Amino acid sequence: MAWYLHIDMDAFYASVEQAMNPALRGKPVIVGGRDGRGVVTSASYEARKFGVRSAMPGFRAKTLCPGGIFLPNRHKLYAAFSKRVFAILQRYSPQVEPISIDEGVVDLTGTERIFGPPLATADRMIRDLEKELGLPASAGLASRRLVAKVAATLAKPRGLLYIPDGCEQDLLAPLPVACIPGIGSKTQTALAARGIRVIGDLFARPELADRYLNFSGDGGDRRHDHSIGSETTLDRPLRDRNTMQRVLWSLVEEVGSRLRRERLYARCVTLKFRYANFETASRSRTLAAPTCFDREIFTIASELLIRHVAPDRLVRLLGVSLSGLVRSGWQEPLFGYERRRSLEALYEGIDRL
DNA sequence: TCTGGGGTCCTAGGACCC
DNA sequence: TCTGGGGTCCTAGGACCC
Repeated sequence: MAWYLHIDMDAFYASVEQAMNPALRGKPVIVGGRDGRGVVTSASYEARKFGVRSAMPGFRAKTLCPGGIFLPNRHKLYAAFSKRVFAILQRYSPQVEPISIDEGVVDLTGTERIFGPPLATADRMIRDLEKELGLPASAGLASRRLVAKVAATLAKPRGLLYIPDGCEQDLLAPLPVACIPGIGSKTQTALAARGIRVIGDLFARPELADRYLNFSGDGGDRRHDHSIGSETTLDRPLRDRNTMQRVLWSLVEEVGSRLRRERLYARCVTLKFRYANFETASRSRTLAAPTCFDREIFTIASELLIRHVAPDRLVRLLGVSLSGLVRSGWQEPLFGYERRRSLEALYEGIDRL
């Protein structure tokens, strides 16, 4: 019998801020969206009462919740708390798979002999998180990962929901299809057009159920291609190429230093751009040999910009991302290697400054 | 007072090769 | 002389998630 526990932290960023500063507890805390442009990344449950949701534009949150306490993102702090969260989860199982900064799946299969029934173990984990970190969490327990994930969402906030084997269909059938991860608003609309609104409707259509309800459920091997990117919305939309090149250079420096920090080389450079009307496009180029040099990355990104961004249109966002990442980049004639090593060493030195 | 930034995955067409 | 099929890489776009 397999046991999967899906743990999902409640309003993670806002909860971390409240844990760090007791004066914020019980208050409507809103992380992100403060500077007018930008969106809410996390809202405490007190703020959600006013209708504030993540991904909502900051000005809208401000209208809904004028008394909200708006805080800037402190990503490093949240990452540090995330580490501590996963360290607690790992006490109870060696098999912990992080899904995101605030979400993970713990395989509790076979832990009964040490820790007792999985449901009790799950309860202890949630208590540990609350007691040691001051962070609320919710969890779903089931024999299949997808079911555990849906259960965790249903359990929010501060809840634990166990869905026993055999009860899945009855429990899930009345829920909207949007509860299934991977079904967003577009797919929801498309399915509704075919009369499919709840998960039960999907069960009745085997060909669709196969596609959307991945019930085989042991997780398998989701290997990710891995990419490194950075993008920025400009202070205001502009046409000026010199300014764009400067922004591009700072984006390249950012992704380049992350690339070298991870000791990687990139084979593909992608330029992303968004016009003032929000129309978004990307252009990419694959290199003959992988690189880790800002200069090379910039040259390509810059050429893509000159060639593909319409000179007469206002641009509101620029982004650079690197993909096709590999461990070593020196597929070059031997004579190039020594020089390359010394340049890399120089770059790493500069990154440390 | 228009809509952030970090990603992953999937699809589909064309090039190119055998 | 219009003529198969499969595989892989590249490119672009879009849906989705946190």
